[in-house]
Amino acid sequence: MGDVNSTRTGTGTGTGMGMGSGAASAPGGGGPTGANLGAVRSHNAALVLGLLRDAGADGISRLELAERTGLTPQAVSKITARLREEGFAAQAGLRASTGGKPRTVLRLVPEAGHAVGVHLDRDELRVVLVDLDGAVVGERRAGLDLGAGAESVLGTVAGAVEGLVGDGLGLDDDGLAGVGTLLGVGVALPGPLDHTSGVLHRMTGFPEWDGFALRDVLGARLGVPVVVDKDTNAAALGLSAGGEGGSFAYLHLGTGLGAGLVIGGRVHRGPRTGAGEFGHQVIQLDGPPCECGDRGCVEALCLAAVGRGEPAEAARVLGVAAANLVGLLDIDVVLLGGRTITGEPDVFVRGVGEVLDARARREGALGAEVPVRVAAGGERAVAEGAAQLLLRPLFGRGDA
Amino acid sequence: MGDVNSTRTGTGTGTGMGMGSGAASAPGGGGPTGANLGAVRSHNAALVLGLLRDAGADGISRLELAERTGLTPQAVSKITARLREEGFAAQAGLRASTGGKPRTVLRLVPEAGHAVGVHLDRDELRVVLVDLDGAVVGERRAGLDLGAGAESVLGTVAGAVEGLVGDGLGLDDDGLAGVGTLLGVGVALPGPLDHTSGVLHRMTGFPEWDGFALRDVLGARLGVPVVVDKDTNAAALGLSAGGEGGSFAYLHLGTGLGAGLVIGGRVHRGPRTGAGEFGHQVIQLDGPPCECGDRGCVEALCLAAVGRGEPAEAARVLGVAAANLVGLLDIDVVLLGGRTITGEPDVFVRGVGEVLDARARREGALGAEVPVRVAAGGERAVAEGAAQLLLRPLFGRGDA
DNA sequence: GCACTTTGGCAACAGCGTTGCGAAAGTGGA
DNA sequence: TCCACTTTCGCAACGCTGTTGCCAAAGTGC
Repeated sequence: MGDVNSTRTGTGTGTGMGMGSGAASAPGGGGPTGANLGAVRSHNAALVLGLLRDAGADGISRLELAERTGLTPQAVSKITARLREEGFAAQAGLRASTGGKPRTVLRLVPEAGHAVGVHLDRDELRVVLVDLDGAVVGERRAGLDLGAGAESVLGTVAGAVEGLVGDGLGLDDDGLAGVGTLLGVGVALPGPLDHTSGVLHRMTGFPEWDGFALRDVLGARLGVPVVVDKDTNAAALGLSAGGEGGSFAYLHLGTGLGAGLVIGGRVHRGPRTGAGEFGHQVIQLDGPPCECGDRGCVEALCLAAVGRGEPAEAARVLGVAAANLVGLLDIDVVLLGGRTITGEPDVFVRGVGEVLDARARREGALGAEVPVRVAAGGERAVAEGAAQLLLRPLFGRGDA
Repeated sequence: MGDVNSTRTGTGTGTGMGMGSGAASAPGGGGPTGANLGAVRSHNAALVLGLLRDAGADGISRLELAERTGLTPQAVSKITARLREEGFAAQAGLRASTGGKPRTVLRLVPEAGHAVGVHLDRDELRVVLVDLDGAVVGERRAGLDLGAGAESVLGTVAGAVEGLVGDGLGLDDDGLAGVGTLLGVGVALPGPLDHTSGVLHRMTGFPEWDGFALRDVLGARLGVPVVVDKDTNAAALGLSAGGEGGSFAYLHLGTGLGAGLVIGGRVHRGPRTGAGEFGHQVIQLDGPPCECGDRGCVEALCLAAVGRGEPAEAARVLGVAAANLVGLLDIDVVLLGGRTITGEPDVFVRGVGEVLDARARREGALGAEVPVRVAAGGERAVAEGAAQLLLRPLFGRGDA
């Protein structure tokens, strides 16, 4: 259990090839890979599972699944039969008849799988346990000093994770590896890292973490799969899973200014997880120096305005940078988050919105209005998004 | 002939579903679709065909294809047998033996398919005929006045296309529709449009084209599939097909300033083909007014510097905007093109490069150097890229 | 000349979604 | 109350996919 895509053949097939995913683990290293029957099976199963999740407590009927996937009803019946057998789906009542046999409604069984999300911030640790639906079923918080050294930090993290999972799901002799429904642990933290290898790079102020193979070290210690990503990416992923569709940018204004980009439902990280460096976008040529060494960066301008007690000006500056991004990527929504935003949400939403509206008016009919909202989820958003790093692959949106 | 993915079943299957493509034509409208065996077949066939193309004249052996795709050698044998039967692939000699039977080398048969690329510029028309390899086998040019009305412009385009195809491949009684190996016509033109529907929007200076359904009208007139895209996107697509891998930005500096973005080998257009609006990125808060109505846009600053006879300053300004883009998207290369660039290529390559290098130095080890080059292809690049709009789907990179 | 290695095709196979058909479970009119 | 009709959905047979087992072909090297 615990693996939706488990093949029963046992021989050869089911090599877990991504279909057109591009960045999946490829035999030849790099390029897109071939599709075999095992891949078809898991692709379709994941698709159905994703639709079941999106349907939520209301559930969805087999025929609706067939319409949405383009598969025949019979294929959906087979797939859902397997999912029910494996415990991931269950019947949930009947629809009203429309003149014939009423449709049976299927729903996801959230307890069939769990994931842990870890938000590793500079001074705080937050760990959540979520079910397949993404609902938080347990949480732990602890103070943390990222500068206290790897052993100390990893100990705190491992302790919190094991404690949380033990309370929520129960630990057997094998530790976390023995918890059947636990898919793994997602870790989100600030600053430069490589999400494909899970290796950290020189975090500002914490040089001792440079080159630390967080994914592998923590994975070995816990005995379950570990995935690592930037905090802004995790937040964006959480928003995406939380119903925010299409393409959007999550702008985080706290002690710094960063962005998480979701393009076509997938988090865009770039080949080196470097994408989303929004804060050091230059919007004032030869402007005031920024601590990064450049001049006229949004982050410097924006935070300076905040420091001067001029949030409206900060919002305007942020809006200009957001408008640049909207034009460059043609995204649908801008979501704002972070402590500075939550301090005065209305000022920032209005200020950024005004700049974007002015841009849309200049564009005319084509330039659709790009709404600005405060990101949902609050303080727990990053940890929940980190858990989605494990859940997402189950639901058909492989690498995002 | 002419359709690699033709199914022989004739019933039901082969609905042309994309696998995980996300933006493919979906039954339920929108979401990703289910995969059936026909989809597997065309996916793998396209993959193999793409590798054959990439191998060029050197060719590639079955076992190498198997390694690169992750498929078994036997599957590759079956697939290549079909491709050979259909005329898309052929044997091309033997490798040196490594102690056993020497590998037989396969190569693409470029003449098995052709596509037309049309570059519709404000004052000029350029039409190219290319083979499966992307090699230009015919070209026509003509003066053009976009303001002369749809009938006149379409007549000129249709005439040039039919003449070119007639010369190159021969026309029978059915016109273009009867030319077996012709896949279709790709049209690239400046300014706002919707590439999914092929409808134009208010082009600056040519209001009469607003809302014109270019794809459908020209498609009906020519009797072959027509695809429409922005000129910068086509140029980027051409560069991508021309060997430029990974993620890059093509910056075009001519009468205006625009960009084509390739992310992970796919052209990023955004949901409304609005992505790549690079020129009206604001890099000087409250700077000099731009004709778009905003202030401090790169385009205005850059072109003003060019007008003042200060190309180095123009290059620096362009570099700052390029650095913003590099940081936001974490791309690998910046390619420059357009008449203003080709006038003084060295100045711009150096000027932009200096800004990007300075950025990389600030980033430290992680911030990989982002090289700057003049885009290959020259004046014909956009037309060739337009033809790739038809060729690309054959080779496994579906919607890009 | 013979043993060995490597390539790649033929045939049998397992597993995928699809099709044909029928049972189950409702509605609604006679 | 009965019966015709509609709609859902599972069973069985089917066609197609890539996979596996096996063997002929075509080289190398002792």
